[in-house]
Amino acid sequence: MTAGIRHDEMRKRNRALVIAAVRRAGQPSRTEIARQTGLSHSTISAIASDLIEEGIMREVGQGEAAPARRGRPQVALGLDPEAASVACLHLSFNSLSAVLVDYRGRVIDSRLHRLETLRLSREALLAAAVSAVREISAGRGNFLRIAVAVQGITDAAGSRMLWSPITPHSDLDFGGALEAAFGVPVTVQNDCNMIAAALRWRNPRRYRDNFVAILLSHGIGMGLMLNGKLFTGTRSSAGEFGHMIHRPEGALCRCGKRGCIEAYAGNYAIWRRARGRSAMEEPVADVEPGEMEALAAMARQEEGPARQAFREAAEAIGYGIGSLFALIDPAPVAIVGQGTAAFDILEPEIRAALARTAGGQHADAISFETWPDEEPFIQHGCAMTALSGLDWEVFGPGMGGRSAENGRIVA
Amino acid sequence: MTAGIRHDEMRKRNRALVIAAVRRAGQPSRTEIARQTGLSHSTISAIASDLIEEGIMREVGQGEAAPARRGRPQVALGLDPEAASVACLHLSFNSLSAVLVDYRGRVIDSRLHRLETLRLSREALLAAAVSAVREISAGRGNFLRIAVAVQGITDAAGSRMLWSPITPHSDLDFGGALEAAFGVPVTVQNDCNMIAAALRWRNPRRYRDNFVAILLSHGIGMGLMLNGKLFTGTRSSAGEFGHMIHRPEGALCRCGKRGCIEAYAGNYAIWRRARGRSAMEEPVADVEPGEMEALAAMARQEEGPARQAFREAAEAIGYGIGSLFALIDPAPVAIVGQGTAAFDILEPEIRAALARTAGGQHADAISFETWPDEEPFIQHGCAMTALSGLDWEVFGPGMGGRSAENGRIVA
DNA sequence: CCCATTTTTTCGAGCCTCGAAAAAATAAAT
DNA sequence: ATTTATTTTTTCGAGGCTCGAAAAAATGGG
Repeated sequence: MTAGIRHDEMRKRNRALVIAAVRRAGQPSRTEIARQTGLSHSTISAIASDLIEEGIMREVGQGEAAPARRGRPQVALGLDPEAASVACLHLSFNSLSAVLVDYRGRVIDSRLHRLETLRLSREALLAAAVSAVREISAGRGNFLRIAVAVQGITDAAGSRMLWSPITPHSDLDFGGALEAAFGVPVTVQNDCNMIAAALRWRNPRRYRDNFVAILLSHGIGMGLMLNGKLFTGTRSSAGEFGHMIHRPEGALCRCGKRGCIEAYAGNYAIWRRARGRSAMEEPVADVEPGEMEALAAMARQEEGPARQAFREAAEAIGYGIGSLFALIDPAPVAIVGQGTAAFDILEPEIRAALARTAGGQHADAISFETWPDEEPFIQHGCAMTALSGLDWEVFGPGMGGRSAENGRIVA
Repeated sequence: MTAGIRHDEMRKRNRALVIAAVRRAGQPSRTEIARQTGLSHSTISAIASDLIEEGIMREVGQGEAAPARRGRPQVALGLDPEAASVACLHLSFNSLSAVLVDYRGRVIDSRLHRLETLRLSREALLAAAVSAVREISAGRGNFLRIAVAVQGITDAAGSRMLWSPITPHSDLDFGGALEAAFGVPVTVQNDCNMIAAALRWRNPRRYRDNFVAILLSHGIGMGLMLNGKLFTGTRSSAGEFGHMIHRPEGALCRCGKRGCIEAYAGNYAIWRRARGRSAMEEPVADVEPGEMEALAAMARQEEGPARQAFREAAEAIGYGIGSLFALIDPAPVAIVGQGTAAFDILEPEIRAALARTAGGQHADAISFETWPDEEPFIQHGCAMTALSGLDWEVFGPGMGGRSAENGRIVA
């Protein structure tokens, strides 16, 4: 049985709503916020004055380009950048990036660490994460939350990395380690989910309640937005599009199973096929982007194993999207990652395969949007997720009322 | 931007919550309701007295088995069965069932109509639905809502049947036709979603926020509960598990595409394979249950085409569940329908295939529950969905406040 | 017949949102 | 320079809602 709605919860939600509206709009007036949220002017006025008094928000002059209209000019509101900050980590193959973001969502500082993830011990990986956060946050006062994006499967609670291709170790408790070290809440999420979060943030018109973000890279990942919320499974992050079965008993996948989509469409799979290796050959750990470019060039030029490799990759993706649509039917598809560099070769075949599925009935009505670089999306999504969490948990309760002590800012 | 939460909405939700709690519990006391909903005793008392005054609820004596404890005895509350009623239709191959249900959720009357769905014109199908409702509701006062379950794809708005295997016509506006005829809200939904709704209602401990209900019958259907809500896609009901691709370019499916799971696991597919027909042969419209029983018996007895047919069916289902779990990872699986009669043959093969997928990592931890007859589930799910809709839309607003006129019962 | 116990109602306090009206702040008109 | 029109923001009172505490109700046990 769902729990009843209580009175204080209402304020909490509306406060978070106002904060989110301000972060999204940048420097909106109170009137603007009222229109965005559907709340009355009086309510906005009340909440805004609370937030200002608490030091979360402030008035920031006359707004960007005051259009010199008649009437009392709007006064622009902005989040106080120093109200808090959050640290974002992104762990992927041989790389760990750290970013510190202020309360408005602007990057304060960022660092990129190279490390040999495959060789590092379990403890060394956890330690690397801790020290990356320590370094980026050093001497910078109160950061109140950490968000970690990892290439791999996380648990549904958002605290552990259950499995990842970048390390032989499994079940790494990044959440626990970071929380112990810094005493702030930590979330650990799949990197593709962060891409989806970023898409929604950047273009809510197109990417709103239901859509998929597919990452084409060494492996194949997916972030799924359903009913306006990032989908995660019961036990794990799920969304393992790359490990849906394309051909039963088919090519060997990095995950150890056979016939996964990734075993045809991941960079390693394309490389393996184009180089004439056996589909049962153990996948290589990494393929240089330059190498993939070369294969794509070859495929563009003439019929041959390279072209065939891309064709089979596209077929796997197309059928996969078809199956996905049969199940889920989310309208727009965003495709991100290094693999999009060859999207000109892939797209016709993807569409052809899709058209052969029940899920792809209106294959030509489906539009793909592509971006080659996933990094900015992951970082952005991570930051926004962390800040939204802050809005709700820390700044939601406010200072009045019984839950005051939660909301106190240590500054 | 999400809309802000308003004040009247809070009451509306809590009212609906109380009504739902009463319908679920049967005859709870106010104290019981308070515990279930998490609301305070005072709130429950206030809401209950409103509901009683409005004639939606009533006190019904001392509860079922008053345990004769010390203290003031509880007074049991029950929904007034005559507060409203809803009509439920279920349209499937050659059959149309109609049920009238009272506000408590008890069946008042039910009828079963035989009709040749494949031959009926579009207008005749719509007319059949209208007259079935007219007949069952005749002289029975105010029924306030109609819920239709159909075997086939519906639109996301829940008003039209976009496609169905039971008729050559597409895009049938049952919602419009029934609404025009009776002037009450109508919802049209996929029958498998209704199965899922019923499972949640009957056993919320097991079937709560995330699970799948799979229907094995002439075709293969699925109902998906995600985050405690029935999943429907953006444009259609989605959930077409049977039309995920099992083998690209594989067997011919009823939907016209090739290689769908259904083209291996539907009754027609098993029959086709067992009888040694080509996998490209046009599917038959129906297979008698007796015939399927005979094939199952044959398969149990000896190696041969029948056993092979069931083996291939199980493989398709197993790989399909594997792909589904890779994406969605919902823990419990319920399997319903005539196809479960052969589940003893299917299960080992399903598990074996599932174990060969990444999604089925913990294949042996996954438990299946089966029921041969889907009808009661569909009916029950339909009724509960309709009643919940009523609770919210009609009885939610109450009589006080600005939205009073919506809530008036015509009785 | 009184006490212990449990359920239900009542009552006042404290929030919250809202609409209307007032106040504030400016551009345009005179 | 002053007035008027216009737009934004604040103020204020009304009306709701939930909650906790206390009171009232209803019964079994001693």
